[in-house]
Parts: sequence; C-alpha cells; structure tokens
Amino acid sequence: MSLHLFNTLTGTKEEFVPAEPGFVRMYVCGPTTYNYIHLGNARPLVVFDALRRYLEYRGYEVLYVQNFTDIDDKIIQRAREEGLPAQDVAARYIREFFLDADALNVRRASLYPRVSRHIGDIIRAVDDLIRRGYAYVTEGDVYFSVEKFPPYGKLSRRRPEEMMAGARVEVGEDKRNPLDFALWKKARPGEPAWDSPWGPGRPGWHIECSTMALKYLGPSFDIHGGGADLIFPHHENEIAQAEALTGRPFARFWLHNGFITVNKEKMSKSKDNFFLLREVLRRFRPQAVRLYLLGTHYRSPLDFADEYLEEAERAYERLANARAALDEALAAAGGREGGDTGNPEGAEATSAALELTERVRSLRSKIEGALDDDFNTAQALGVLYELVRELNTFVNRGEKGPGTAEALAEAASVLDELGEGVLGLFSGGKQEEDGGLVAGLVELILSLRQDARRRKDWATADYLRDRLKELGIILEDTPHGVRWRLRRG
RNA sequence: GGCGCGGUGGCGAAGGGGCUAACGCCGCGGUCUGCAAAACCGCUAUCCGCCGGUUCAAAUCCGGCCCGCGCCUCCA
Repeated sequence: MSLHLFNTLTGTKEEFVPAEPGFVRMYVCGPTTYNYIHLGNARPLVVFDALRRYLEYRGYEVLYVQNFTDIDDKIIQRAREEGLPAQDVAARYIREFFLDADALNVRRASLYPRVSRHIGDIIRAVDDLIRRGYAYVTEGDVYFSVEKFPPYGKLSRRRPEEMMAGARVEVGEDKRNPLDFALWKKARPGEPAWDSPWGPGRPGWHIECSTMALKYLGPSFDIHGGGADLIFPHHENEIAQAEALTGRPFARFWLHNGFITVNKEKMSKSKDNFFLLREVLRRFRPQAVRLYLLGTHYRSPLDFADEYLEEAERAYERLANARAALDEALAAAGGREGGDTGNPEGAEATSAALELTERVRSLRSKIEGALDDDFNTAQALGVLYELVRELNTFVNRGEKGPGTAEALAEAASVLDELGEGVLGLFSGGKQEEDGGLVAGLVELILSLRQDARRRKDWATADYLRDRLKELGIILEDTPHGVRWRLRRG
C-alpha cells in the first residue's frame, strides 16, 4: 500500500504522490510569538514532525517550512504591557519556542521564515494583487476582495452568500464586503510600521503565509498543514491570495489536526483552559507527551487530563523497558553485527530466531501499513506493542543460539527506525545536567548492594533498594545484572 | 440559523458489511524471582448511544431520534 492522506480540500483520502518525484514540499503554520506555546499548539508540532519523519523514512527528501508570525496585534499589545519593543517580545518567544520544541524531540524544520523579514516580499504581493484587480485600497488599508475570487470557500465548503446571511460578520467601515480581509493594515500611532505605497502599516495575518510559502516552496506545493481551526478563514484566505497571484493551485494536500480539549471543550487561549507545554513537560516526560499526542489519530479530538498523561507515562515505561532489555540481550548475543561469540560461521539459525525475525518483519510492514493509511499513529503504536510483547517473550527465554543476534538486531532496527526515527519516542528531553554525578553515585550504591546480595544479606540489599525507590530510582534485578532508571523525567 | 465531527469494555483508543471487536492503562488470578520489580500467560464488551430499515450477513451502509463537541470572530 502506498501513503494515503485525508485531504481537507477534497474531503477524501487520496494517494499521496509529490509533484516532484522523491521530493516533498510542506508548509505548516507556526505560532504567533506572543506567549509560550500551550499543549494545543504542541499537537500540530508533533504530528507534522512525525509525518515529516515518516516521509523521510519512506525515502523522500522533505523541504519543511514553518513560519513565525512575529508581527501581530497580540504581540503589540503584549509589548505595550511589558514596555518593550514588539520585536523584542517576538524574539523572546521564538527562543522559548525552540526550547519547548527541542524538549519535545521535535526535529527542526528546514526553514523558519519570519514575517518581519519578508515585508518587501509581502508588499510586492499586495501590490500585485491590487494590479490584478483582486484587492483595493481604502485610506491606508488594503483589502482582498472576496467576490473577485469565485472559488472562495472551496476549502471550508461554505458559500460566501451563506456566510453573509449569517450576518454576524462585522462590517468594517471601509470594507466593501464583510468577508473581505486585510492584506495591509494602516498603522495607528505608536504601532510598529513599515513604509509602503499605501502609507505606513503592517501586513495582515493571512498574506504572510501565502507569500512565504510561495517564496520558498513555489506556486504549487505538496502539503499544507495546521490546526483545524485554521481552515476558515486563514487557509481559505491563503488559497484566495496565492491562487489569485499565480493562477495555479496552491497546496495540493491540506491536512488539519483536531483539537486538544479539556473536559471535551477546545483548549484555547481565549478560554481559560490552556496548559503551557512547559508546565506539562515539568510534570511528564517528553516521551510520554509524544506518546499521548500520537496515541490518537491526528484528526480526532484529544482530551487532556493528568490521568491520560500518567497512563502514557506507564505505557512509555513498557516501551523503554523492552528497549533496555533488548540492548542487554543484544550485548549478550555478541552485538548488532552478529558477533563471533554465539554464531559460528555457517551455523543454521535456530527456529526461534528465524521465527522472531520473520515476525518482526511482518510487524514492521503492519506498522507501515497503518501509517500509510492516513498516518494512523494510534494503530501503528498498537502494532509496536505487539512487537514488544513478542520481543520480550523471546528475550525472557534467554535464547542464545545461532541467529539470535540477527533476530534481535532486526527488532532493534524497527524500534530505532519507526519507534524513534519516525515517532520520536525514545530520545529527547532534558540532558543530564550533573555531569554524570547521579549515575556515578547510583552505580556505587549498586555495587555495594550487589556485594550484599552475594552474601545473601537480603536485609541490606532490600533496604538499599527501598531507599533508592523513595528517591525515585527504580531497581530491577535481571539475569544480566541490575537495571536502574529514574521514575519520571 | 448554516456547515461539520463524534458517541466502541472500568478508563483511553483502533477498527469500519462476514475472521476470537487490535492495542495501552487499571483490576484480579497465575508463572518466573531470595524477595521485589520487570516480563510473560489467563480473566475482564455475546457486544459497539437509542429505534427502525437495507442485506444471506451490520458495531461497520441508510433514515430518524437522543447526547457531546467544533467552525462560521483572534485561536493549533
């Protein structure tokens, strides 16, 4: 099966084939940088990061562009409150954005264009739209004229007449039509402004994405993503602007993620129900947060509650335990290359080893099948757990015969390439900041405990284990020695 | 009002005309272990919001109803 994705534009799952063979161009709307990002902002971040990773796994080269809206009414307001220049506020939250994204193991996009650095491009685009008759100037403002673009509404499936009948659209004093939207906003006193043919002002919200996407990805590119709340008006407007400019279809696939909800209600900044990502990351491991975000299909709503993250923590431990056991078994079997310890030249692999290898291969293709079906990460995770179960069974039996290392390596490659490479579940998070002091001390205590155990001094051994547990250090005695880990990141 | 999405075990969540209704968490019983933990095995929905219909066959398709949510205004 080949990759199929649900395209909001057509309302169906379609086979995904990039316009240029082997090369995918994708654009995802980034944050307006006036605050730390919240969990709702983190969903598209992780979902599209994982999709990008999967495209690369499938052998595509991906040009991934994510913008920063660093000029905006809210930034200006925030700057006023703090008595700082708007650009300083925006720059600060861009830095903070990267701290959050890195902590979540989100890979960097190829490019992060900022509105403030594309004012010239935007002015040219606006000017072009006016020349082509799609936009008009009022006193210092420029508006896009929706009625000049007949396909308007094709993405959100609504007809302009009906929207106007809704009548709740505010009629700006100088808009000709309530649905028209600003391409250029005249500056009021004290606001940051750039010179333009229409006087000092700043770009409207929607034009930046059209302009920057066209600039870096060309007139027609493969994937445009974002939250479902951007379908209207933001993405609808992007299409109108871009297609009015180029006369060519803008993005071919429109992908939209569902919302994070709290008690089933949308998490948003206007309601008081949002949780900052960094607050969540203070309490839960980044791997657990990713597991939580990818455990539900990306188009479905996803409810937030502590207990769901706690559940993800435990599920993550299952994966991490399997990964650790696998590494130990692999080391014991002579390493990934097959080693020369347990696998003499020409020896027939044991049937258990052959069976595991075969199962792992089959499960890998099941995972690929799930991801190929509209990027169903929830289903893919289900298969990953099946793989973990079979792997644990094999490792528990302490298999040692010929072919064991190869079989284990096969499993490791799936965990590496899909679990970590695509879903990003195993690495990431804060680095040890103590220079290995904790690890050193734990190892020291463990060696004392091992001495006690050799003497069958169970009281001392158990005492050490209990005290370490109180400190959040979990011990497990395994056939290969003691394994320890920290509870929670 | 217009447009749209969803209701699956104690919880989360896949599936979406015919296979035992995945998987995770929790709970219970067992195996292993010095003990513990981890892991593994077993049990936990005769049933998929309700009522009709189509069909040899429906949780999956169609209609109606009930409930929850979203977009239509800044929002990922």
